[in-house]
Amino acid sequence: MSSPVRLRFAPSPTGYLHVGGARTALFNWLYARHHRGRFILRIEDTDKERNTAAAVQVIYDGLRWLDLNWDEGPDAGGDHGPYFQSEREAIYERYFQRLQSSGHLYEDAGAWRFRFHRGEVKVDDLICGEIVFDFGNVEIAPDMTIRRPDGSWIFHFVNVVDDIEMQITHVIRGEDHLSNTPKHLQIYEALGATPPRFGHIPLILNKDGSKMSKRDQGASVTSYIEGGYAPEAVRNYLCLLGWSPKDDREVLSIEEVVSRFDLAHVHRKGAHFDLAKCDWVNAQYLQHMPMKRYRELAAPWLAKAGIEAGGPGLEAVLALEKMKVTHLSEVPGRVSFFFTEDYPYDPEAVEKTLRKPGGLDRLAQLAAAYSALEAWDAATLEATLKETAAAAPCKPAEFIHPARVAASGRSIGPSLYHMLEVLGKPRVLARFQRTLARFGA
RNA sequence: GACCCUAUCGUCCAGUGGCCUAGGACAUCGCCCUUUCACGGCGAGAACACGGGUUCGAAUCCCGUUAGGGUCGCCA
Repeated sequence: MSSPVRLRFAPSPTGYLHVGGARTALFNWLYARHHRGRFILRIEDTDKERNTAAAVQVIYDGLRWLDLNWDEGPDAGGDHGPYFQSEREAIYERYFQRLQSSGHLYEDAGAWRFRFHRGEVKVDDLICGEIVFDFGNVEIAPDMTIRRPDGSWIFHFVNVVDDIEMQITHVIRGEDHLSNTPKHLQIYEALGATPPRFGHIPLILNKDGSKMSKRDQGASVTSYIEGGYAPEAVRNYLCLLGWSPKDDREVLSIEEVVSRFDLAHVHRKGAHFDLAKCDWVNAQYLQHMPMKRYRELAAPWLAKAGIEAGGPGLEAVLALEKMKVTHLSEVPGRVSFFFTEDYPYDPEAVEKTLRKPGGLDRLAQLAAAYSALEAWDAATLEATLKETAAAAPCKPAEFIHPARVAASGRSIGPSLYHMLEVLGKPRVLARFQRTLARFGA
Protein backbone atom coordinates (compact mmCIF):
# COMPACT_ATOMS: atom_id res chain seq x y z
CA MET A 1 0.00 0.00 0.00
CA SER A 2 1.35 3.39 -0.97
CA SER A 3 1.88 6.16 1.53
CA PRO A 4 -0.99 8.57 1.95
CA VAL A 5 -1.26 11.60 -0.27
CA ARG A 6 -0.53 14.99 1.23
CA LEU A 7 -2.05 18.12 -0.23
CA ARG A 8 -1.97 21.69 0.85
CA PHE A 9 -3.66 24.99 0.38
CA ALA A 10 -1.14 27.78 0.69
CA PRO A 11 -2.86 31.16 0.57
CA SER A 12 -1.29 34.51 1.11
CA PRO A 13 -3.19 36.64 3.61
CA THR A 14 -4.35 39.54 1.49
CA GLY A 15 -7.46 40.45 3.41
CA TYR A 16 -9.93 38.42 1.46
CA LEU A 17 -10.42 34.89 0.22
CA HIS A 18 -11.08 34.82 -3.49
CA VAL A 19 -13.74 32.41 -4.65
CA GLY A 20 -11.14 30.94 -7.00
CA GLY A 21 -8.84 30.38 -4.05
CA ALA A 22 -11.69 28.72 -2.19
CA ARG A 23 -12.25 26.45 -5.16
CA THR A 24 -8.55 25.59 -5.25
CA ALA A 25 -8.71 24.77 -1.55
CA LEU A 26 -11.82 22.71 -2.19
CA PHE A 27 -10.24 20.65 -4.96
CA ASN A 28 -7.17 19.96 -2.84
CA TRP A 29 -9.40 19.02 0.05
CA LEU A 30 -11.54 16.77 -2.16
CA TYR A 31 -8.52 15.02 -3.57
CA ALA A 32 -7.06 14.49 -0.11
CA ARG A 33 -10.33 13.19 1.29
CA HIS A 34 -10.96 10.97 -1.70
CA HIS A 35 -7.59 9.30 -1.25
CA ARG A 36 -7.83 9.33 2.53
CA GLY A 37 -4.78 11.53 2.71
CA ARG A 38 -3.93 14.69 4.56
CA PHE A 39 -4.98 18.25 3.85
CA ILE A 40 -2.61 20.92 5.08
CA LEU A 41 -3.03 24.66 5.49
CA ARG A 42 0.06 26.76 5.13
CA ILE A 43 0.03 30.53 5.36
CA GLU A 44 2.39 32.18 2.90
CA ASP A 45 3.01 35.39 4.77
CA THR A 46 6.40 36.38 3.45
CA ASP A 47 5.14 39.79 2.45
CA LYS A 48 5.27 41.45 5.84
CA GLU A 49 3.66 44.69 4.78
CA ARG A 50 0.38 43.16 3.77
CA ASN A 51 0.05 40.61 6.50
CA THR A 52 -2.20 41.21 9.42
CA ALA A 53 -3.87 38.93 11.91
CA ALA A 54 -7.20 40.02 10.48
CA ALA A 55 -6.18 38.97 6.99
CA VAL A 56 -5.26 35.51 8.25
CA GLN A 57 -8.53 35.30 10.11
CA VAL A 58 -10.43 35.89 6.86
CA ILE A 59 -8.84 32.75 5.46
CA TYR A 60 -9.71 30.66 8.50
CA ASP A 61 -13.26 31.99 8.50
CA GLY A 62 -13.75 31.24 4.83
CA LEU A 63 -12.37 27.71 4.97
CA ARG A 64 -14.22 26.88 8.15
CA TRP A 65 -17.42 28.27 6.77
CA LEU A 66 -17.08 25.94 3.79
CA ASP A 67 -16.17 23.18 6.23
CA LEU A 68 -12.83 22.51 4.56
CA ASN A 69 -11.12 21.24 7.66
CA TRP A 70 -7.35 20.94 7.64
CA ASP A 71 -5.42 18.12 9.30
CA GLU A 72 -2.25 20.11 9.73
CA GLY A 73 -1.76 23.82 9.96
CA PRO A 74 -2.50 26.73 12.25
CA ASP A 75 -4.64 25.63 15.19
CA ALA A 76 -4.41 22.03 14.05
CA GLY A 77 -0.72 21.42 14.67
CA GLY A 78 1.20 18.72 12.86
CA ASP A 79 4.67 17.30 12.49
CA HIS A 80 5.75 19.56 9.68
CA GLY A 81 5.28 22.99 11.21
CA PRO A 82 5.50 25.79 11.73
CA TYR A 83 2.76 26.49 9.21
CA PHE A 84 3.48 30.15 8.76
CA GLN A 85 6.26 30.96 6.34
CA SER A 86 7.26 33.88 8.49
CA GLU A 87 8.31 31.36 11.15
CA ARG A 88 10.34 29.10 8.88
CA GLU A 89 13.34 31.32 8.41
CA ALA A 90 15.90 28.76 9.60
CA ILE A 91 14.61 26.15 7.15
CA TYR A 92 14.90 28.50 4.19
CA GLU A 93 18.36 29.49 5.27
CA ARG A 94 19.41 25.85 5.30
CA TYR A 95 18.08 25.17 1.81
CA PHE A 96 19.56 28.38 0.57
CA GLN A 97 23.00 27.25 1.74
CA ARG A 98 22.57 24.00 -0.12
CA LEU A 99 21.75 25.74 -3.38
CA GLN A 100 24.57 28.14 -2.85
CA SER A 101 27.18 25.52 -2.16
CA SER A 102 26.07 23.44 -5.11
CA GLY A 103 26.64 26.43 -7.35
CA HIS A 104 23.05 27.10 -8.40
CA LEU A 105 23.01 30.67 -7.19
CA TYR A 106 24.71 33.88 -8.07
CA GLU A 107 24.49 37.36 -6.70
CA ASP A 108 23.14 40.18 -8.79
CA ALA A 109 22.89 43.69 -7.37
CA GLY A 110 22.54 42.31 -3.87
CA ALA A 111 19.81 39.86 -4.78
CA TRP A 112 20.32 36.15 -5.15
CA ARG A 113 19.32 34.51 -8.37
CA PHE A 114 18.83 30.91 -9.29
CA ARG A 115 20.58 29.86 -12.47
CA PHE A 116 18.33 27.82 -14.73
CA HIS A 117 19.61 24.73 -16.40
CA ARG A 118 19.43 25.48 -20.11
CA GLY A 119 17.33 23.08 -22.12
CA GLU A 120 13.82 21.75 -22.18
CA VAL A 121 11.79 21.17 -19.06
CA LYS A 122 8.93 18.76 -19.17
CA VAL A 123 5.89 19.21 -16.98
CA ASP A 124 3.63 16.22 -16.63
CA ASP A 125 0.43 17.78 -15.43
CA LEU A 126 -2.39 15.71 -13.97
CA ILE A 127 -4.94 17.87 -15.72
CA CYS A 128 -3.21 19.47 -18.70
CA GLY A 129 -1.08 16.52 -19.69
CA GLU A 130 2.52 16.71 -20.79
CA ILE A 131 3.85 20.17 -21.60
CA VAL A 132 7.35 21.01 -22.71
CA PHE A 133 8.83 24.38 -21.85
CA ASP A 134 11.86 25.82 -23.54
CA PHE A 135 14.54 27.09 -21.18
CA GLY A 136 17.04 27.21 -24.00
CA ASN A 137 18.33 30.69 -23.38
CA VAL A 138 18.15 33.64 -21.06
CA GLU A 139 16.01 35.62 -23.48
CA ILE A 140 13.20 33.09 -23.24
CA ALA A 141 13.65 32.25 -19.58
CA PRO A 142 15.60 34.73 -17.50
CA ASP A 143 17.08 33.40 -14.28
CA MET A 144 14.94 33.71 -11.23
CA THR A 145 15.48 35.83 -8.16
CA ILE A 146 14.87 33.89 -4.98
CA ARG A 147 16.17 36.25 -2.32
CA ARG A 148 16.04 40.01 -2.07
CA PRO A 149 18.93 42.22 -1.03
CA ASP A 150 17.26 42.67 2.37
CA GLY A 151 17.41 38.92 2.91
CA SER A 152 13.71 38.23 2.46
CA TRP A 153 12.53 35.35 0.30
CA ILE A 154 10.74 35.11 -2.99
CA PHE A 155 7.65 32.95 -3.36
CA HIS A 156 9.12 30.47 -5.86
CA PHE A 157 11.82 29.39 -3.47
CA VAL A 158 9.94 29.15 -0.19
CA ASN A 159 6.97 27.54 -1.84
CA VAL A 160 9.12 24.72 -3.16
CA VAL A 161 11.10 24.35 0.06
CA ASP A 162 7.92 24.09 2.09
CA ASP A 163 6.40 21.55 -0.24
CA ILE A 164 9.54 19.45 0.10
CA GLU A 165 9.68 19.82 3.87
CA MET A 166 5.99 19.17 4.31
CA GLN A 167 6.25 16.15 2.03
CA ILE A 168 3.52 17.37 -0.27
CA THR A 169 2.68 14.73 -2.86
CA HIS A 170 0.17 16.60 -5.02
CA VAL A 171 -0.10 20.27 -5.80
CA ILE A 172 -3.42 21.39 -7.18
CA ARG A 173 -3.31 25.08 -7.98
CA GLY A 174 -4.59 27.68 -10.36
CA GLU A 175 -3.58 27.71 -13.99
CA ASP A 176 -1.77 30.97 -13.37
CA HIS A 177 0.96 28.80 -11.90
CA LEU A 178 1.37 26.56 -14.90
CA SER A 179 4.17 28.66 -16.34
CA ASN A 180 5.86 28.73 -12.95
CA THR A 181 5.94 24.97 -12.69
CA PRO A 182 8.97 24.31 -14.88
CA LYS A 183 10.85 26.86 -12.80
CA HIS A 184 9.85 25.12 -9.62
CA LEU A 185 10.83 21.79 -11.12
CA GLN A 186 14.30 23.16 -11.65
CA ILE A 187 14.60 24.00 -7.98
CA TYR A 188 13.47 20.52 -7.00
CA GLU A 189 16.09 19.09 -9.27
CA ALA A 190 18.84 21.33 -7.95
CA LEU A 191 17.89 20.25 -4.46
CA GLY A 192 17.80 16.60 -5.43
CA ALA A 193 14.19 16.35 -4.29
CA THR A 194 11.38 14.41 -5.89
CA PRO A 195 8.76 16.91 -7.01
CA PRO A 196 5.08 16.42 -6.23
CA ARG A 197 2.56 15.74 -8.97
CA PHE A 198 1.01 18.93 -10.29
CA GLY A 199 -2.50 19.59 -11.43
CA HIS A 200 -3.45 23.02 -12.74
CA ILE A 201 -7.07 23.97 -12.64
CA PRO A 202 -8.48 26.72 -14.82
CA LEU A 203 -9.24 30.11 -13.38
CA ILE A 204 -12.65 31.35 -12.44
CA LEU A 205 -13.68 34.34 -14.50
CA ASN A 206 -16.54 36.76 -14.35
CA LYS A 207 -19.66 35.87 -16.25
CA ASP A 208 -18.51 38.07 -19.11
CA GLY A 209 -15.14 36.35 -19.26
CA SER A 210 -13.08 39.06 -17.67
CA LYS A 211 -10.73 38.33 -14.83
CA MET A 212 -12.46 38.25 -11.50
CA SER A 213 -11.00 40.72 -9.12
CA LYS A 214 -11.64 41.67 -5.55
CA ARG A 215 -14.39 44.10 -6.27
CA ASP A 216 -16.42 41.93 -8.60
CA GLN A 217 -19.70 40.55 -7.40
CA GLY A 218 -19.31 37.15 -5.80
CA ALA A 219 -15.52 37.37 -5.78
CA SER A 220 -14.93 36.95 -2.08
CA VAL A 221 -16.08 34.16 0.18
CA THR A 222 -17.13 36.81 2.68
CA SER A 223 -19.76 38.01 0.24
CA TYR A 224 -21.45 34.61 0.46
CA ILE A 225 -21.26 34.50 4.21
CA GLU A 226 -22.81 37.95 4.35
CA GLY A 227 -25.17 37.36 1.45
CA GLY A 228 -27.30 34.69 3.07
CA TYR A 229 -25.90 31.60 1.43
CA ALA A 230 -25.79 28.14 2.94
CA PRO A 231 -22.16 27.05 2.98
CA GLU A 232 -22.98 23.58 1.69
CA ALA A 233 -24.72 25.16 -1.30
CA VAL A 234 -21.80 27.38 -2.22
CA ARG A 235 -19.47 24.46 -1.82
CA ASN A 236 -21.68 22.36 -4.08
CA TYR A 237 -21.72 25.07 -6.72
CA LEU A 238 -17.94 25.39 -6.54
CA CYS A 239 -17.55 21.65 -7.05
CA LEU A 240 -19.41 22.01 -10.32
CA LEU A 241 -17.04 24.63 -11.66
CA GLY A 242 -14.65 22.51 -13.66
CA TRP A 243 -15.79 19.16 -12.40
CA SER A 244 -18.96 17.13 -12.77
CA PRO A 245 -20.24 13.74 -11.69
CA LYS A 246 -20.87 12.96 -15.36
CA ASP A 247 -24.46 11.95 -14.89
CA ASP A 248 -26.14 15.34 -15.17
CA ARG A 249 -26.86 15.59 -11.47
CA GLU A 250 -26.05 18.91 -9.91
CA VAL A 251 -27.16 18.89 -6.32
CA LEU A 252 -25.16 16.25 -4.53
CA SER A 253 -23.84 15.70 -1.07
CA ILE A 254 -20.23 16.40 -0.27
CA GLU A 255 -19.77 12.76 0.68
CA GLU A 256 -20.76 11.78 -2.80
CA VAL A 257 -18.45 14.31 -4.38
CA VAL A 258 -15.59 13.06 -2.23
CA SER A 259 -16.17 9.52 -3.33
CA ARG A 260 -16.40 10.38 -7.01
CA PHE A 261 -13.87 13.17 -7.30
CA ASP A 262 -10.92 12.77 -9.60
CA LEU A 263 -8.55 15.09 -11.41
CA ALA A 264 -8.51 13.34 -14.76
CA HIS A 265 -11.90 14.75 -15.63
CA VAL A 266 -11.41 18.26 -14.43
CA HIS A 267 -12.32 20.64 -17.19
CA ARG A 268 -9.48 22.58 -18.74
CA LYS A 269 -11.48 25.57 -19.81
CA GLY A 270 -11.75 28.66 -17.63
CA ALA A 271 -15.12 28.76 -15.94
CA HIS A 272 -17.33 31.81 -16.03
CA PHE A 273 -18.94 32.40 -12.69
CA ASP A 274 -22.73 32.50 -12.82
CA LEU A 275 -24.15 33.92 -9.64
CA ALA A 276 -27.70 33.22 -10.79
CA LYS A 277 -26.99 29.51 -10.87
CA CYS A 278 -25.27 29.71 -7.52
CA ASP A 279 -28.45 31.33 -6.21
CA TRP A 280 -30.51 28.49 -7.61
CA VAL A 281 -28.32 25.89 -5.94
CA ASN A 282 -28.63 27.83 -2.71
CA ALA A 283 -32.41 27.86 -2.97
CA GLN A 284 -32.40 24.13 -3.64
CA TYR A 285 -30.39 23.51 -0.50
CA LEU A 286 -32.53 25.78 1.60
CA GLN A 287 -35.72 24.13 0.40
CA HIS A 288 -34.60 20.58 0.93
CA MET A 289 -32.47 20.76 4.04
CA PRO A 290 -33.83 19.46 7.34
CA MET A 291 -35.73 22.00 9.42
CA LYS A 292 -33.16 21.76 12.16
CA ARG A 293 -30.36 22.90 9.88
CA TYR A 294 -32.52 25.56 8.30
CA ARG A 295 -33.35 26.99 11.68
CA GLU A 296 -29.69 26.96 12.63
CA LEU A 297 -28.76 28.92 9.52
CA ALA A 298 -31.66 31.33 9.82
CA ALA A 299 -31.14 32.13 13.49
CA PRO A 300 -28.27 34.62 13.05
CA TRP A 301 -30.28 36.47 10.44
CA LEU A 302 -33.29 36.77 12.72
CA ALA A 303 -31.06 37.96 15.54
CA LYS A 304 -29.41 40.51 13.30
CA ALA A 305 -32.83 41.89 12.41
CA GLY A 306 -33.65 42.25 16.08
CA ILE A 307 -36.23 39.47 16.05
CA GLU A 308 -36.24 37.57 19.29
CA ALA A 309 -37.28 34.20 18.11
CA GLY A 310 -37.04 30.95 19.90
CA GLY A 311 -39.05 28.13 21.25
CA PRO A 312 -40.84 25.34 19.50
CA GLY A 313 -43.12 27.68 17.53
CA LEU A 314 -40.25 29.09 15.52
CA GLU A 315 -39.90 26.12 13.25
CA ALA A 316 -43.55 26.26 12.31
CA VAL A 317 -43.15 29.90 11.35
CA LEU A 318 -39.99 29.27 9.34
CA ALA A 319 -41.55 26.30 7.59
CA LEU A 320 -44.24 28.53 6.10
CA GLU A 321 -41.74 30.34 3.89
CA LYS A 322 -38.94 27.82 3.58
CA MET A 323 -39.83 26.86 0.02
CA LYS A 324 -39.63 30.44 -1.16
CA VAL A 325 -36.33 31.61 0.24
CA THR A 326 -33.34 32.06 -2.04
CA HIS A 327 -31.10 33.87 0.43
CA LEU A 328 -31.28 33.52 4.18
CA SER A 329 -31.12 37.28 4.39
CA GLU A 330 -34.73 37.34 3.22
CA VAL A 331 -36.00 35.34 6.17
CA PRO A 332 -36.47 38.14 8.73
CA GLY A 333 -38.40 40.28 6.29
CA ARG A 334 -40.68 37.43 5.38
CA VAL A 335 -41.60 36.41 8.89
CA SER A 336 -41.27 39.59 10.93
CA PHE A 337 -45.02 40.04 11.42
CA PHE A 338 -45.20 36.81 13.40
CA PHE A 339 -43.10 38.30 16.14
CA THR A 340 -44.83 41.57 16.86
CA GLU A 341 -48.37 42.86 17.13
CA ASP A 342 -47.09 46.18 15.94
CA TYR A 343 -46.59 45.11 12.35
CA PRO A 344 -46.93 47.81 9.70
CA TYR A 345 -49.77 47.86 7.20
CA ASP A 346 -48.74 48.17 3.60
CA PRO A 347 -50.67 51.24 2.38
CA GLU A 348 -51.22 49.80 -1.07
CA ALA A 349 -52.56 46.55 0.33
CA VAL A 350 -54.87 48.46 2.64
CA GLU A 351 -56.14 50.51 -0.27
CA LYS A 352 -56.78 47.54 -2.48
CA THR A 353 -58.48 45.28 0.00
CA LEU A 354 -59.63 46.86 3.25
CA ARG A 355 -60.77 50.12 1.73
CA LYS A 356 -62.45 48.35 -1.10
CA PRO A 357 -66.24 48.53 -0.69
CA GLY A 358 -67.36 45.72 1.58
CA GLY A 359 -63.84 44.69 2.49
CA LEU A 360 -64.16 45.43 6.16
CA ASP A 361 -67.67 43.95 6.30
CA ARG A 362 -66.37 40.66 5.05
CA LEU A 363 -63.49 40.79 7.48
CA ALA A 364 -66.03 41.25 10.27
CA GLN A 365 -68.08 38.32 9.01
CA LEU A 366 -65.01 36.15 8.91
CA ALA A 367 -63.98 37.26 12.38
CA ALA A 368 -67.40 36.21 13.65
CA ALA A 369 -67.21 32.85 11.93
CA TYR A 370 -63.71 32.18 13.17
CA SER A 371 -64.43 33.18 16.73
CA ALA A 372 -67.07 30.49 16.88
CA LEU A 373 -64.57 27.83 15.87
CA GLU A 374 -63.48 25.05 18.19
CA ALA A 375 -60.76 23.57 16.01
CA TRP A 376 -58.04 25.81 14.62
CA ASP A 377 -56.22 24.12 11.80
CA ALA A 378 -55.64 25.08 8.19
CA ALA A 379 -58.27 22.71 6.84
CA THR A 380 -60.97 23.99 9.18
CA LEU A 381 -60.03 27.59 8.55
CA GLU A 382 -60.24 27.05 4.82
CA ALA A 383 -63.57 25.27 5.01
CA THR A 384 -65.02 27.94 7.27
CA LEU A 385 -63.85 30.76 5.05
CA LYS A 386 -65.32 29.10 1.99
CA GLU A 387 -68.64 28.50 3.74
CA THR A 388 -68.74 32.11 4.82
CA ALA A 389 -68.03 33.19 1.27
CA ALA A 390 -70.70 30.90 -0.13
CA ALA A 391 -73.23 32.34 2.30
CA ALA A 392 -72.32 35.93 1.44
CA PRO A 393 -72.42 35.03 -1.47
CA CYS A 394 -69.16 35.90 -3.13
CA LYS A 395 -65.84 34.49 -4.16
CA PRO A 396 -63.49 33.21 -1.46
CA ALA A 397 -60.89 35.68 -2.68
CA GLU A 398 -63.07 38.51 -1.40
CA PHE A 399 -62.50 37.17 2.10
CA ILE A 400 -59.01 35.89 1.64
CA HIS A 401 -57.37 39.16 0.75
CA PRO A 402 -58.76 41.24 3.61
CA ALA A 403 -57.94 38.44 6.02
CA ARG A 404 -54.37 38.32 4.80
CA VAL A 405 -53.84 42.05 5.09
CA ALA A 406 -55.50 42.14 8.52
CA ALA A 407 -53.41 39.30 9.88
CA SER A 408 -50.06 40.28 8.39
CA GLY A 409 -50.30 43.84 7.13
CA ARG A 410 -49.38 42.81 3.63
CA SER A 411 -50.76 41.33 0.46
CA ILE A 412 -47.89 38.93 -0.01
CA GLY A 413 -47.05 36.11 2.31
CA PRO A 414 -47.44 32.47 3.20
CA SER A 415 -50.41 30.30 2.46
CA LEU A 416 -53.23 32.11 4.31
CA TYR A 417 -54.74 29.21 6.23
CA HIS A 418 -51.42 27.85 7.36
CA MET A 419 -50.34 31.30 8.36
CA LEU A 420 -53.49 31.75 10.48
CA GLU A 421 -53.03 28.33 12.01
CA VAL A 422 -49.50 29.13 13.10
CA LEU A 423 -50.52 32.55 14.38
CA GLY A 424 -53.16 30.93 16.56
CA LYS A 425 -56.76 31.84 17.26
CA PRO A 426 -56.31 34.54 19.91
CA ARG A 427 -53.80 36.52 17.89
CA VAL A 428 -55.74 36.20 14.66
CA LEU A 429 -58.99 37.39 16.21
CA ALA A 430 -57.19 40.22 17.97
CA ARG A 431 -55.58 41.27 14.71
CA PHE A 432 -58.90 41.16 12.89
CA GLN A 433 -60.54 43.32 15.58
CA ARG A 434 -57.67 45.76 15.68
CA THR A 435 -57.78 46.10 11.93
CA LEU A 436 -61.54 46.65 11.96
CA ALA A 437 -61.19 49.33 14.59
CA ARG A 438 -58.32 51.04 12.85
CA PHE A 439 -59.74 51.20 9.36
CA GLY A 440 -63.43 51.18 10.21
CA ALA A 441 -65.40 54.32 9.52
C1' G B 1 5.92 40.69 -28.46
C1' A B 2 7.56 35.54 -26.76
C1' C B 3 5.94 31.14 -24.41
C1' C B 4 1.88 28.16 -22.38
C1' C B 5 -3.36 26.66 -21.75
C1' U B 6 -8.25 26.57 -23.81
C1' A B 7 -12.35 26.61 -27.60
C1' U B 8 -20.17 22.42 -27.41
C1' C B 9 -26.54 26.68 -26.25
C1' G B 10 -25.89 33.62 -22.98
C1' U B 11 -23.63 30.53 -18.55
C1' C B 12 -22.11 25.70 -16.06
C1' C B 13 -21.61 20.74 -17.55
C1' A B 14 -22.49 15.71 -20.68
C1' G B 15 -20.31 13.93 -25.12
C1' U B 16 -13.37 10.51 -25.50
C1' G B 17 -14.94 8.16 -34.17
C1' G B 18 -20.72 5.69 -35.67
C1' C B 19 -26.00 5.42 -30.16
C1' C B 20 -25.74 13.22 -31.90
C1' U B 21 -31.46 15.55 -36.74
C1' A B 22 -25.86 17.01 -29.93
C1' G B 23 -28.28 15.59 -23.76
C1' G B 24 -29.02 17.97 -18.65
C1' A B 25 -29.04 22.40 -15.51
C1' C B 26 -29.25 27.88 -14.68
C1' A B 27 -31.13 32.10 -17.08
C1' U B 28 -35.02 33.81 -20.75
C1' C B 29 -40.03 33.21 -22.89
C1' G B 30 -44.99 30.63 -23.05
C1' C B 31 -48.74 27.46 -20.76
C1' C B 32 -50.66 24.85 -16.33
C1' C B 33 -51.26 24.75 -10.94
C1' U B 34 -52.89 28.77 -7.47
C1' U B 35 -55.96 33.25 -2.28
C1' U B 36 -50.89 36.49 -2.83
C1' C B 37 -45.67 35.63 -3.51
C1' A B 38 -43.07 31.47 -4.49
C1' C B 39 -42.37 26.07 -5.30
C1' G B 40 -43.71 22.64 -8.80
C1' G B 41 -45.28 20.55 -13.74
C1' C B 42 -45.24 20.91 -19.12
C1' G B 43 -43.21 23.23 -23.40
C1' A B 44 -40.21 26.75 -26.63
C1' G B 45 -36.06 29.32 -28.49
C1' A B 46 -30.76 28.65 -27.93
C1' A B 47 -24.34 25.67 -29.32
C1' C B 48 -20.19 21.81 -31.76
C1' A B 49 -15.47 29.41 -33.50
C1' C B 50 -13.54 29.16 -38.77
C1' G B 51 -10.65 26.66 -42.70
C1' G B 52 -8.08 22.49 -44.19
C1' G B 53 -6.91 17.39 -43.62
C1' U B 54 -7.21 11.82 -41.66
C1' U B 55 -11.35 8.26 -42.05
C1' C B 56 -16.39 4.40 -45.04
C1' G B 57 -17.82 7.90 -41.09
C1' A B 58 -15.72 13.51 -36.90
C1' A B 59 -18.37 17.78 -31.87
C1' U B 60 -14.84 13.84 -30.95
C1' C B 61 -8.02 12.71 -34.15
C1' C B 62 -4.11 16.12 -36.83
C1' C B 63 -2.62 21.03 -38.85
C1' G B 64 -3.53 26.18 -39.51
C1' U B 65 -6.39 30.67 -38.48
C1' U B 66 -9.16 33.39 -35.15
C1' A B 67 -10.75 34.33 -30.29
C1' G B 68 -10.37 34.07 -24.90
C1' G B 69 -7.27 33.21 -20.65
C1' G B 70 -2.46 32.74 -18.31
C1' U B 71 2.90 33.67 -17.66
C1' C B 72 7.15 36.46 -18.79
C1' G B 73 8.66 40.79 -10.99
C1' C B 74 13.69 41.87 -6.08
C1' C B 75 4.00 39.97 -6.00
C1' A B 76 2.09 35.53 -4.27
